Amino acid sequence: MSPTADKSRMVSPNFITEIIDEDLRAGRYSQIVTRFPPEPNGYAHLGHAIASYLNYGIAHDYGGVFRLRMDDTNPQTERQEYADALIQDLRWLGGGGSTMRPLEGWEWGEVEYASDYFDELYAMAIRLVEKGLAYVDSVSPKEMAWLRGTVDRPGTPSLYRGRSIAENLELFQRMKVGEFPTGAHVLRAKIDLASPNMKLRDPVLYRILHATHYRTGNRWCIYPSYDFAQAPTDALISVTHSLCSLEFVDNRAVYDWLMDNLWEGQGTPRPHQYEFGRRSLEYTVVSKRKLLKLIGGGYVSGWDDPRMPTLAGQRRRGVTPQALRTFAGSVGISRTNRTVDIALLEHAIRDDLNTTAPRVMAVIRPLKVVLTNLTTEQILHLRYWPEDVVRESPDGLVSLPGGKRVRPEEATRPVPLTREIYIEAEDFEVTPPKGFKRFTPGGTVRLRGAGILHCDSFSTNEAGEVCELHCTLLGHEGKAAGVIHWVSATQGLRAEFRLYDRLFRVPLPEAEAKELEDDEGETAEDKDFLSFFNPNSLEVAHGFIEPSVADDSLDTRYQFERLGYFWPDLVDCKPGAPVFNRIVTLRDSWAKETRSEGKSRAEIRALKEQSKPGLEVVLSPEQQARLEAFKLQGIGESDALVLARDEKLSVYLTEAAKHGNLASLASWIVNDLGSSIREGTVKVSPAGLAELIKLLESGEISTRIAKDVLTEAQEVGQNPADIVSQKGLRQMSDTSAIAPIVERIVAANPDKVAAYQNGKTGLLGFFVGQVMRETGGQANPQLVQELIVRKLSS
RNA sequence: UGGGGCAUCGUCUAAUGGCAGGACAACGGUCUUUGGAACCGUCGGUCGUGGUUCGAGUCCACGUGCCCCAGCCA
Repeated sequence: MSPTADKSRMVSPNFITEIIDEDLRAGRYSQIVTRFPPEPNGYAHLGHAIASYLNYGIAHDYGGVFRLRMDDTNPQTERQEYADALIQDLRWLGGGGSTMRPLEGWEWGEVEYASDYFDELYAMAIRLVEKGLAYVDSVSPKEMAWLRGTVDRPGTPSLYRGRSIAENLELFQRMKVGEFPTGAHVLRAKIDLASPNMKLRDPVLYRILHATHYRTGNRWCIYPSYDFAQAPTDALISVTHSLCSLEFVDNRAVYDWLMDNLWEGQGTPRPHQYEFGRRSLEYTVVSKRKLLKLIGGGYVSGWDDPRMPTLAGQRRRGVTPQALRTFAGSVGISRTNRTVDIALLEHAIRDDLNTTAPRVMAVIRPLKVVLTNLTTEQILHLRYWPEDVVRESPDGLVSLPGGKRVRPEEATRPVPLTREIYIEAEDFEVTPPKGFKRFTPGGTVRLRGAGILHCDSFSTNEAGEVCELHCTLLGHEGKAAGVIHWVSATQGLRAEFRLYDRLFRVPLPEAEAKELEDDEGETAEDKDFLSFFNPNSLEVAHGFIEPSVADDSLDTRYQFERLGYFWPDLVDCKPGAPVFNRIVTLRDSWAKETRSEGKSRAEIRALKEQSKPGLEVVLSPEQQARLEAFKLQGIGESDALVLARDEKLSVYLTEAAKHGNLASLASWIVNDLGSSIREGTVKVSPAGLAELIKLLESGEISTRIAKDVLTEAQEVGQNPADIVSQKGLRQMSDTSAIAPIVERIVAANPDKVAAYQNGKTGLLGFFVGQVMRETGGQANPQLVQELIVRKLSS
């Protein structure tokens, strides 16, 4: 990814590792602990893979600890079966699978379960009640929703919000022992019903649920909510950096509130929540509801259908864990939700398989060829690996189908060459298109490993389709434009091939479904993402494969030459009736057409960007008057407008102007102190600012110095002018001092000088920057620039 | 509609006021007993408009667009 990326790191530097670096530097934590908290209510998919990779990778990169925790606080939807599958899938993802790479297996201690901490959680809830920070509410769900208000109407307290601590304690205890039916009461945090953040309007901490939990059975009938499960369990298992996706940003306020009120004075540092953007993949969907629809509607065969974005599906298809890890690492991490190009996944898969999958031959759509001059059957010994893979092998060895590493000359298999063989039907064209490099009537082509083939004649069936070729096999010598693969018709094995393609016909099925709703007033039920299902996502073909594979271990991934990467379908493969799944095709640079019919993201964006004209800012009469006054005093239009609209800013300016020139102070107030003045966090006094600007105007310091000093003053709360004198900051303005530095920098970078003189004027910034750095920011930048320009153009 | 988050090549991601870089894709070439792989090259981007600055993707203002929040789901 980034050029500075360290190969031993799993995760490229990102905004979260920056925070960790700073935390470590400040000594806030001695060891990094991350966790991945899936809910056992469905199967792991690519989204889980990316998130768990991130969490595991960060712990790995910092020598920390990674914990897998089942987030099992909802007995109604969670099952042991899902928990087991999740654990199995994640172990597989972290392991070597059947690849031959060194293992990089993910390790975690015991799998954690939120349900193992129900006692601790309950005790913490009691503490909150005792502190008067939580209460039992007894309104119906409907009423609670009503009382919570809406985004633009504050909530109102329920009748029960004022219950005494004793009463709350008693009721909560009775909730726990099962005196009330499901839904009769809830425990809520007492935070702020008027908060503009809806999550802070007294979130529910516990609810009554008479249901059997797959781990705790009937021991509990009250269960913690998401918010109450996260922060406390994170803290209990010593998590330091709790990563989650962006939709939980608002919940961070609850997380922090809980930590403030539950974890102070604990002696151990508290965890913090950070959010990252989700990654989705083109041509697929991952939401549980939608995957269920695909299964329920018979579009796919189940959770492990090889077209599914589930780890179970990808595993059955033959995708390696290594490929998925490479993919997760290359996708990266940011604070924006993104949809990743499916080519990135396919590239990761091919890249892994290219060096791990031995080559054999199979024919998917057979066309019979009679080699009229072949009198005796032959056994050819063909190599499993092409020269380039052999050459680039780190240990000089290559793999046999079982995985055993041998010298390249030993990596061969016997391939029978018989009088009748099959070739791929599409490798023969009676009327070849322009650029066709394969087989044609009267043409020649190379039969992989067998020699040059000449086509003498062909016959057709009643439908006019080519059904048989009569050919002469020439020697190995000679040239042919193309090379085609083949299988003995008499000794090849019959096999079924399952050719998978993208699940949907369009890259963004959900976005397109939404478009339909908007445009045609159709609801999601009428015509949703399913209408974009790709009916050709599975094509079953029956053909032949060379007999050598019969002896190979069942979990061997092959490259079928010129066709793609395949491996047996472990579920449907039967002795004598092999079934192969196509993992991914080979890249085809002779692409016939682009198959994508959907709109690109850019197109969708463009459609929506029929921008409305921006509204003119409306000013009140007072603001208008102030604006005019400011303009008259020499403040630029843009700054004047900002000042006129903001009371706090104009008050600050008026005050500062008592000590200095109003017009020159204005832009500093707007551009450099604006947000801190508005927030009320400004630490630089108006007089202090004025004093600093005087130094600037006298030429004693440069704008650059003034900005740096102002930033520092704002950080530490010191008077700017004092910083200037303390540090002895002074603008360097004499040519005799700067010129030698310029000379040196220019002399040290002849290549950049040449590039600059060739028109890359952006490099001026580079040179100025170098000089500024050398002088500790004290050189007069105008002068520096002037000297450089003069120097470089001479 | 109140609050919050976000915006860099077609896609993903770097650049922490100083050279807009990388990967994937696409395109072209070299090589090739896989129209594969490898290698070389080309194309292509800071959402918009103003402002501050010697210098803005980065700071300020105003717009635009997308996403999240009104479950006793997570």
